[in-house]
Amino acid sequence: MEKRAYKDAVYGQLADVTKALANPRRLEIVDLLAQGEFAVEDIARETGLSVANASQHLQVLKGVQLVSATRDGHYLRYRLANPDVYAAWQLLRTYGLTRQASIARVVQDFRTQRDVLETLTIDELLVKLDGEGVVLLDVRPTEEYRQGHLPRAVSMPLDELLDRLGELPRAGLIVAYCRGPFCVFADEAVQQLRQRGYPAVRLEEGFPDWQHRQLPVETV
Amino acid sequence: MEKRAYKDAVYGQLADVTKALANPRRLEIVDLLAQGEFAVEDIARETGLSVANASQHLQVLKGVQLVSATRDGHYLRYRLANPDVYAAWQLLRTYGLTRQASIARVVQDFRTQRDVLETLTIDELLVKLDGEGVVLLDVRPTEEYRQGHLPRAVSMPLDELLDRLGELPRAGLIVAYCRGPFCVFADEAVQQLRQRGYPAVRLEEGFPDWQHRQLPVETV
DNA sequence: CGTTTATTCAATAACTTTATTGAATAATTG
DNA sequence: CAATTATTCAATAAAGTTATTGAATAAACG
Repeated sequence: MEKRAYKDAVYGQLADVTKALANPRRLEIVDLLAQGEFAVEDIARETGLSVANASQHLQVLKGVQLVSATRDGHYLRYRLANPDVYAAWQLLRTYGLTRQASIARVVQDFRTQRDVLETLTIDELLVKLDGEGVVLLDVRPTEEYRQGHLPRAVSMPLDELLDRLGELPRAGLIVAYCRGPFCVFADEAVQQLRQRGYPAVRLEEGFPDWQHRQLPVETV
Repeated sequence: MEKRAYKDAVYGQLADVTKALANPRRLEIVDLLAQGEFAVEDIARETGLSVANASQHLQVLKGVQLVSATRDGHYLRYRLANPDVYAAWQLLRTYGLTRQASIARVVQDFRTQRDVLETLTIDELLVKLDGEGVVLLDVRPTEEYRQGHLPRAVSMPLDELLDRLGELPRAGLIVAYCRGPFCVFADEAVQQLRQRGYPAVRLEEGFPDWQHRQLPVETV
């Protein structure tokens, strides 16, 4: 094989993998699949895509082994093919937030509108968890909490929050977390809690970041 | 800002960064720029692109801050914008080689044709360097050796190799390295040396991987 | 200060990617 | 085994990407 043909083959195939990731919808799907397993119709609903379109995107990701699927009754459950895929997404995400001012600004603006001024990183949370008076709030959908959550976290999906305020302390600190830095569940939870005088902040990262760091995980 | 618009903005901008990388030529350029700084015409020559086309690709990479450039006399010297860019390329490369059987096969076939059967990783090289009788051969162009190379490595660009065989030992081990796993300089050097009875193997990784691991680097 | 020269721009045609339909498929379950 | 149902396929139009040309630009240097 000639040198040029060799390089074309190698860089071409690597570009194929990269191309599978180079689409806003597919990045959103990867970010979602970091939470666990989802059927095509769940993915379609969560991302606002049609089922056929979501399926098409999943085929592209599957074609380069970024996701895999197994059948479960009537459903095909899709998941990230391996932890490297999450590492790649995390690297891209960090790159965007630290090196692309425009992305950091969009996130900042969104949170400022909701008075989410302060956030906690996982490292900062770990220090606070040593003390008392921290309540961890998992505001993702129940099914995602069920597939895995932070130790001692209380499951309180966003649509239940206002009905269950009684369970929350008015002193101390409430730390809400969700899927990751671009997930809005925690932002909205913090907004609603702070408006009602509860001491709430959001965790900057999400459950998959906790898991990826090999920190202890509870399943129901 | 509405939730959907927010997500579209965030994932869209991250996809823009990914799209800049999602092209065989631009990946090849990133792989090349990992060696150091290059003018547009050098990049065009090394990749077989026209100067205008290389410039266009560089604009795309520059547009998302993956590369940067400064003027040096008549030339604009391009380089990777920061070490994260190399980390991303390295992750993609490793993913391709370990998870995409087709890429590993292309590399394997190319090397088998050249009787490059055995390779050494950096970790394996570090062990061998403790002992005696290992000659390190940098077979990249002189200018890249000049910008940085492994300690005690001898510069012997491929086109000088056959004229300078006298400088090499017939016993012990010759370890040839170049730009990285997809660079063919070391494969060709090993082929030529072994055909003439010299005990040569190639280093699996390249100079940028050594550098990225914070191992000591010499500059002339 | 005009000439040289590396780089970029602009226009274009070929090709690829995308979302949208509505129909087809294939596995499950009663 | 037939009905159900989640998923995929196929066709299509719109939008985006790419390499090629040849001209334009802008910085450097004598």
